[in-house]
Amino acid sequence: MKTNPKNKIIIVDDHLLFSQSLELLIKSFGDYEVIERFENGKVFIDYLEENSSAEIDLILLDVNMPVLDGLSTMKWLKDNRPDLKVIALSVNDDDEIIIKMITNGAKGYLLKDTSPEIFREAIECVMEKGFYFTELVSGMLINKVNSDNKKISLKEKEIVFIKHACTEMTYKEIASEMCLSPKTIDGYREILFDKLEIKTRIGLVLYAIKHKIVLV
Amino acid sequence: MKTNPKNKIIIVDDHLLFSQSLELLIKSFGDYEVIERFENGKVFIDYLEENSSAEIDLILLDVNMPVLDGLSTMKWLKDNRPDLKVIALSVNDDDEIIIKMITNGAKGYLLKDTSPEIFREAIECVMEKGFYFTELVSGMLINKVNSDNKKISLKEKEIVFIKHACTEMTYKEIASEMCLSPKTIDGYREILFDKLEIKTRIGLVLYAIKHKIVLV
DNA sequence: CGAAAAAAGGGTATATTTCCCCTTGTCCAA
DNA sequence: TTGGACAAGGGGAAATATACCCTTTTTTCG
Repeated sequence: MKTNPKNKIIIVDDHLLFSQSLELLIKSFGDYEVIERFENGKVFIDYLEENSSAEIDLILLDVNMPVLDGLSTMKWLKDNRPDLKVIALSVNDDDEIIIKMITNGAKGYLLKDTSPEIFREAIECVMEKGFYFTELVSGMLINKVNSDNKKISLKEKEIVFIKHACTEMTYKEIASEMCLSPKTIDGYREILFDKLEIKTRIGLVLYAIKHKIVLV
Repeated sequence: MKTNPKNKIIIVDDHLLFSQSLELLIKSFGDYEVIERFENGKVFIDYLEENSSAEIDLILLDVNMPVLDGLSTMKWLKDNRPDLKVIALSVNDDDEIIIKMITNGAKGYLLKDTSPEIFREAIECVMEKGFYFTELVSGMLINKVNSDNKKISLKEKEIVFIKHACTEMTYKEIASEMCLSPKTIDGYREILFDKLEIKTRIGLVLYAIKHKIVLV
């Protein structure tokens, strides 16, 4: 006995002002209702685990969140609830993250400066056709398949080393900090310089910051 | 003959989804109405210049915007329309920018992960008392007046040098790039190491990035 | 099991960075 | 007019970082 034919939407976003406001906007569309709102991926997943049979038509997932971010949440969904449809929302148009969200199953990726009209169109498109990609995203996908053959994978120890390299410690100090011989550190450095196509420790620091291995 | 006693609010934010949604939220409060929305500081200022007698009770100003950002807009308002009340909205809690917004006349500074209840409280507080500061902001103001005695001033050439130092160039290469003797570069470096209390070029790079002398 | 990769470490040589102390000339204010 | 601040440039030495070519041990996997 269905008394409510509206599509059920969940919002996951740490910006409470945005989250609550967006609910009003969605409500104003008429055909949708926001059944839950969560302020990070963790509480959302907790909810899903306790309500595995809840009827959910669409999830609006913010990318930048504390505790458990959009990407991690997306990965969890891919593994545990691939049936759920997700549109990722974000303020940034960083290539990497967009690609990752989509390869992890997001059905759409919208920037927050999207107009409400496009937003509605995207929601409807995902509900009907199963996906919605703007030109920005499509173009990005095409660019990537052409140039993303060589993906750089860093090992755990290399990442630890990089973090230390982004301080004023000398390699010798880093070695003793990591309980390794300076020569081993030397090896890490050489491998990384080669992998990342850089020539100096400065380059390493810039790489680390650009790829958010270290935060400033 | 005032037929509408509601407080008139203007929203300036490039995130259209947020902007339009927020309007609905504010409307739901009952006592307020959003009379205009703008997507950056420039179009907002254009509006003010053409409608100098418009009745405006409160402005909600986003900090991070393209074209003309929140801080620049705030500075313009300080010089041209100090009568207008502004609450700054932002996702980031970067000390510097908060201080600058407030010293340029913002009556409040709210993070976008504020709850709607606090948001409403802030609006009402600004309308009545003229200002609203969260603990975060108050604490920041206090910290600043205590620690901001020694402000570091960098000369133009030093800044140019720092930018070059944030690349994989050697000092020798930087010297020829800047048409100076390597020894002069050596001098800049030593002065900066001293001024910034750092010991290595890595420290210089980290400083530059943290203080946005170079962008990543 | 056995080969191949990966991890850890070594030797040596060169280049770069860091540090300390120095000279010269200019400009400006006491 | 003297003295101080400052910009530009420099010598030389020690510490660090980089490059290249090695060996040994451990892990991984067909």
